[in-house]
Amino acid sequence: MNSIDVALICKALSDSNRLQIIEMLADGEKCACKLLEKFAITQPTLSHHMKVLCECGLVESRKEGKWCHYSLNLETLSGFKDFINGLSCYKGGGCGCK
Amino acid sequence: MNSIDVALICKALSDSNRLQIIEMLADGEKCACKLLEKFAITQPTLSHHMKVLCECGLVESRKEGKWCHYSLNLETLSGFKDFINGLSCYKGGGCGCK
DNA sequence: AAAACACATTGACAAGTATCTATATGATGC
DNA sequence: GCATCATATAGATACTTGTCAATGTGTTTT
Repeated sequence: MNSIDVALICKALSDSNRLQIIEMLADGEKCACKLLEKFAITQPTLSHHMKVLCECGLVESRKEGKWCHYSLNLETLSGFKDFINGLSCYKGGGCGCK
Repeated sequence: MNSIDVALICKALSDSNRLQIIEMLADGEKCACKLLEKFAITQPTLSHHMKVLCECGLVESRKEGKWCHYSLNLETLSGFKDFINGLSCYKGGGCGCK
């Protein structure tokens, strides 16, 4: 996973509603109506947020009749975790400026 | 670290320039002039980005004469990693919708 | 003291975004 | 077929943001 993908995922997670949605999905697949219950937003706004989350690859949707079930894309999430964890904490170095 | 802090950090990382700055700082402390060399942005724009990164707690600045040295705040980074890694990948559950 | 340097702040602007209301789409049930 | 339900799309609006040119601030050097 490259920087551009990671930046896109971070942008998706930069909204507090979307971050909470991800936390709920981490607990298992949820349908849109269940998600909507938990937030003080309208249905079109939730639909917009889900689109953002799907487009960055973090969430997958599964249609079943009228209902739409959302779940985390484990592969993308894993790649994202690897990138973040790969940010080492090297304390030495310095820039060479006087 | 709570959701609001995490969303703020994600917002800071949602810009591709800022994400690359973080990657550079992961390699060790850098001064502003060294960072500026690597990007096709003006000095005020870099200064703006550094302010965003500092305000979310991910980066610390250290003034030394004319120069300003930036480095990762290991504590914040660690807390952020913990949150992201804590997003479990539970596959069961479901929402109870038909 | 004056000039040069490193960085921050201000103000402006174009582009993006979160949200809403209204409407469309597509599936289910009568 | 028609009404109903779940979700998506369209259009509008207020707000945020990334960027730059211009300027300010504090430090070093001459």
